[in-house]
Amino acid sequence: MCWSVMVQAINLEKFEKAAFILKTVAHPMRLAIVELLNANESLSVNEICEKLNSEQSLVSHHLINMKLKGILQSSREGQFINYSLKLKEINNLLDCVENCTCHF
Amino acid sequence: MCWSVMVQAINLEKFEKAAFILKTVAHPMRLAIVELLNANESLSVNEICEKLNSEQSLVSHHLINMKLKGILQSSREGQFINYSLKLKEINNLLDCVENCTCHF
DNA sequence: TTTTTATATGAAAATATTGTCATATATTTG
DNA sequence: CAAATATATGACAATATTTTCATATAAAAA
Repeated sequence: MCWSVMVQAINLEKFEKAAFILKTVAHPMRLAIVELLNANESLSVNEICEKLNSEQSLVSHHLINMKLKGILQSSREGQFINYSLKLKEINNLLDCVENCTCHF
Repeated sequence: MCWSVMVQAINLEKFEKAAFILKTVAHPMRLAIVELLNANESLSVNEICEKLNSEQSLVSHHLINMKLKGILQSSREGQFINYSLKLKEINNLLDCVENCTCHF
């Protein structure tokens, strides 16, 4: 390959982390959960289910997903497990998207 | 149903638009394209392919996808088709994510 | 007008995400 | 301890996204 004329290629790896976070959050129910936990400091799984009017199992899957990916954290309080935002910066992101959506 | 004690359910529809945009952008190659078009005003498909070191067909699919969803726009200039950012606000979004990723 | 270059398209395969269901585990209560 | 409540888990089906490949179209050049 002739390196002298090769265009400096952009490294996609650089964008993998960002895409990873965006993907984790790019889902209506997960966005709603983030907003709930932004407004509420911490909520139990059932409280979230009720507020979202959704099945326990599905909500649980989403919560655990976001926890694994570092966006949420949880702590047991007796019978209950309370989830809260770990990556608070995620909120700025939501504000940004809302700025975008208004153009549609 | 007893409305008096019902928890006010959050409407997931509210989050569908935001999720839609986030999903469109939540992919390493598409993020890279957005960054390229932020730095370059407009680029032809081949220029993008070279900079990303990726196949024409794949890049084209992604470009068209983002165009359909209102994030990019394109215009023909003879043989070439130049793509540019339509939804400029998408950049704020990238900045936000970068803020988030540094915690990982 | 044939060839070359640039881009798009569409089908199909590969892969990943989402939702559902049945069930497991842990805690509290009776 | 048995029953009830809260949550997690795992397999599977349903669905969506991503990639590849072959080919089509359009413009420019020979």
